[in-house]
Amino acid sequence: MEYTVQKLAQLAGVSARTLRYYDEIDILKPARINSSGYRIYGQAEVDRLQQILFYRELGVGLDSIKNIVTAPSFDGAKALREHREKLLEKKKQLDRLIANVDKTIALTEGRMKMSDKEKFEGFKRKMIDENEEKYGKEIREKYGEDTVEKSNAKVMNMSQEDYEKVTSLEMQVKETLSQAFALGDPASDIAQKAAELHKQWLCFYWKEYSKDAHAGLAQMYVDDERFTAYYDKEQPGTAEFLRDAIHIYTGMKK
Amino acid sequence: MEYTVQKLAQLAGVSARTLRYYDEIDILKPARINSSGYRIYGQAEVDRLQQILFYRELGVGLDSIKNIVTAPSFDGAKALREHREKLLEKKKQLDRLIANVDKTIALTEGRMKMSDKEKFEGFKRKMIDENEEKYGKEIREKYGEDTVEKSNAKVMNMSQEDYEKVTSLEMQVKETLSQAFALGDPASDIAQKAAELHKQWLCFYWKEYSKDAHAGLAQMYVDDERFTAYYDKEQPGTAEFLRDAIHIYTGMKK
DNA sequence: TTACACCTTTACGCAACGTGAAGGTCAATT
DNA sequence: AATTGACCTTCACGTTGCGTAAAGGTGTAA
Repeated sequence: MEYTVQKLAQLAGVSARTLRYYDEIDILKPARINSSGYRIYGQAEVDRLQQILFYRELGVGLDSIKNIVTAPSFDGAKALREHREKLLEKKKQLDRLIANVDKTIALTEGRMKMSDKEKFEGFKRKMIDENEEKYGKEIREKYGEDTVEKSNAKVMNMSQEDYEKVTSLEMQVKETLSQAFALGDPASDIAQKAAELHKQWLCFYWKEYSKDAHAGLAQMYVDDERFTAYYDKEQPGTAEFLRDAIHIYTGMKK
Repeated sequence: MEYTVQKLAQLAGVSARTLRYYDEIDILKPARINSSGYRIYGQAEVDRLQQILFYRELGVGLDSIKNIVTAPSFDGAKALREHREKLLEKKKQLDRLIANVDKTIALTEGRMKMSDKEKFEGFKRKMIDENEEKYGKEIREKYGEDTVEKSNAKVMNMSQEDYEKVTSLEMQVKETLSQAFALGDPASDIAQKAAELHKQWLCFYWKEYSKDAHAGLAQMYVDDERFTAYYDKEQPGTAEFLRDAIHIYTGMKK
């Protein structure tokens, strides 16, 4: 049986373009070219195409397929095992992705008005991400794997009321902090109250509170421009002031 | 704080090219361009980039991200839910892929010499695939879902000895068939012996044997050029002859 | 012969950048 | 002042696996 591109394409369920492409990249050459320049495929080509399509369905790249089908001595099994590893890696990544998307969706679902939502989301994300990135390792080492997971889960599971509470707390922190900053003394009662409020606010995000972590976070407010910007928005120097207050509050500095 | 491309790139952990690209596709424009044509980014751009990168990490396409970050009223949650669906679809497909690759690997592992292996693999795959494709639905309807699964599993679990037996049987079928074909009578004893041997051979692939299925497969040998080619390789007409013999053997035709 | 379905090659488009190339700018050093 | 080296700029091609015209030749039935 001999086939033209279209015929073979139909037989195999691929497009004619695909066959021309396979010809182009030397993965499947026609048996011969007739006098008009038409590609003519024979039985051997049909079989080979089947093989190609089989590997293609397994998600193997045409490059690897080329090796498998052109070199008869090529270790196809090994190639497949390597391919399998890649697939597993992809799967793991995909699973993580889905978990994250789920988290984010859970976060945004049935909760708050659009305007606040954006801010809230972004901030919580930032919190978790930053916290993870910067202190994740230490925290994991100190408190174990699942503490961190629980902490993240805690943020993600905040309810509407929690959100309102945390938002209110956030404002209180800012207000108290602003008043304290005006006085200029991070050891003052009002500055310590700001630190205390900050701790309460923080406890909405962290399952386990520790003075070390609190102090570390405070330092981060100064070290990371994005946080600094957030606290310094109204009064430059506020982030540093808050850090000092918290360091005193946590007893890290006197 | 103001940043040039490189600075912002470093801060955010992306390449400068990426930032230029984001500028190009109107996803993140610099706050301003200085007198030398340099891109200058500000705090707002940093925040926006964070958002972009967040969605990017979730695997959202830049196109969708554009909608999310440029239109403030755009329903990001809905976009995420849709995205989630896509991810789940991908995951399902990936899982199927991995399962298939696993099957194929299991098939090739620790079994036989290279040269034969190729043939064997290809043929088994063909068997299963073709059988699935052509008779899968009917068989499933008749014998239920798990019969088919068991059958496939059976092929996949063939041992070395099984392989030798099946290979030997395959040769016996071919030989007997060739002798029978020379006589020309599909009802002859020797032709019926070929059909019987073919049945035995088949039983290595099918968990449940049925005359109907056997007869159906025989017909397929004639209908499908690839199988026809296999049987007709030495003597054209052999496939048809085998079908007739099997139809008589199974009592489908007298 | 004329229509119509096929075939051919050439070449741009897709996603999200990586990677030069060619040339201007800035700050520090000689 | 000139040079160096590290920045910056705008093209523009390469990546994967084809889809999709465009422009033109071929085969065959009416």
